[in-house]
Amino acid sequence: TCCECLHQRCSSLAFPRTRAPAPVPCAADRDQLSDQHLQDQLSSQHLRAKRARVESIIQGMSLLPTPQAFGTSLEAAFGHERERGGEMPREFKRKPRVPQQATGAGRQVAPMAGSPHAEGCQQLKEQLCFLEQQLRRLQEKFSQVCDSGNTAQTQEGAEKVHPLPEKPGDRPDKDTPLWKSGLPSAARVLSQALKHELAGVTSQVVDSVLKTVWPKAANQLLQQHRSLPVPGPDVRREYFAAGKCRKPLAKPSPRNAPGSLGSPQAEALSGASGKSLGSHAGSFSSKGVRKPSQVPSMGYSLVSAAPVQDSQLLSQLLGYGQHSLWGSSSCGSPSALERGPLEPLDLHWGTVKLRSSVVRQQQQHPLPLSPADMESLALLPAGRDGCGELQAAMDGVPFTSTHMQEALTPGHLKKAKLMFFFTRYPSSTLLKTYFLDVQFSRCITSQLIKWFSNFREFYYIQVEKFARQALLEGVVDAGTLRVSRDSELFRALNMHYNKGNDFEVPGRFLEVASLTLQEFFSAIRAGKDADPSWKKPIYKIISKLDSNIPEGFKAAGCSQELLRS
DNA sequence: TTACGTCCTG
DNA sequence: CAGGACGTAA
Repeated sequence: TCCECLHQRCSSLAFPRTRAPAPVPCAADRDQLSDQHLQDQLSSQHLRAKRARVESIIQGMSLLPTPQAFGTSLEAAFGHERERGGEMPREFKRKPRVPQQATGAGRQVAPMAGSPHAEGCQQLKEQLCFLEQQLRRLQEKFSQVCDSGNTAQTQEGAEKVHPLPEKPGDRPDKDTPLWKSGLPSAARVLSQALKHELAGVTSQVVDSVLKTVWPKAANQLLQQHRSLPVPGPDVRREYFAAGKCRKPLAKPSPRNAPGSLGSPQAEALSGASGKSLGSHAGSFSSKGVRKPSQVPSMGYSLVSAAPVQDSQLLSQLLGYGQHSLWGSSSCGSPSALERGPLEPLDLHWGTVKLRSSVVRQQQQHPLPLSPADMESLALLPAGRDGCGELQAAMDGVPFTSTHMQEALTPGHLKKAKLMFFFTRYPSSTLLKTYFLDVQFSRCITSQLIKWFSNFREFYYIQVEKFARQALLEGVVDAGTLRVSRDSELFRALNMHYNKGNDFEVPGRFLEVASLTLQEFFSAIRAGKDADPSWKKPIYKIISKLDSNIPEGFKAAGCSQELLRS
């Protein structure tokens, strides 16, 4: 469960072949590295087994890439591997990868914007795209292997009773000996070729990255990383030049510009505290309960470039992922329910970032986003912090988009509005903890505060309006004034803060609104509105009714996801 | 001063 | 929703 352990596991598994002893570590990193080495030793056996499975999974995937055949090929791959006794060919063990990889500082090579040569960048970009695809497949497979691995772990004690990890029913190919016997030899040939291909591409890309970026940026970044979490001026310039510095609420622009890589700040943060902001498991993939007539006004995609085939492959994996993620209210893919017990840990780091694209592809199960859902999000393990390498790679490609924002986006606005259902008077510190993907500045802070001020203004105006209306309608008992989900006041408020109705307004908000309405009603009836500051006492009351905001709102990417729903 | 909030306006 | 004026508390 500890991040370090996960880190080790991830880094080892993510690059089963390309990983090698860190070459010529700088003095500062030596301790770290030896630690890692030690841990590697300790878990080498387990890792080897997993590594072997990853290998074979890749083979199986390449052999039978269609989703239908995927499951069987996976099983076949496992079976195959067992037949081979887990002995892995060594000839693909590659030499030094990016040195920082082992230190968890792999992100430092991410800002390829540091390369001044556009041509090289373009080339690099393409290569990275390809590598990214490979990585994604690896991630998918890894989360699966992780799953089975953990299952195996938890059953270690019971393994004497069940010596065979696989359940009999899970092997559709069990009764097809012909096919099965024919596979290994063919598979071996194919696997050799595929491994060679993959390894070659990987190393090629790594080499390019190193060649292009390393000499200039890497050294510099390395120093900065050790001294100050402040990006150098040139890096900063590139960073901004990549189009990340746009006017708040300006016309939304695709935020996946090739240059918009992991922000230096995020790097520093994740590097220093081990807390990756970019990998929280929050995914607001809900399509909501929007009425058919309502059409999303801003359909621009953040992940539209996601390859279809990946999504197809992923859909199988994500089926139960969704189910687990969204708890009772979810409706993951039907086949998912029989997948058996699943440890939540296994799902997320690899799939979360891709889930949105899959959900977009599928979009057959609208998921109303209720507060309970948000709470269930909160129960998810925090970001897959440790997986520095993959995360860095993922952050470096156009498909992923979880970076620090230096401007508030429409997505943030929407999120803020939903947060208003829980808190009317958020402090700046609270806001900072709930907009983790925002780089707070004085300007940003005051803008957020201004937003909530505007929200309050609208809220109080509406309530006052309805209070006066109730008074005119002859309501006598303030206690009878209640805001229900079908009252006009609620409709007005919901329209304002929850346009599209894709969030289930918490009941607590109804109580607060009811109380506000009653207070206004009583005050007006008592003629207090003659006093210029008659609302102040009411404000004071309401300001004490803030409730806790579900942790799910902290999830990175939630702002972006919200925008889409 | 700074930070935060309200009120008013467009 | 943003900008600005203004009040108030640290």
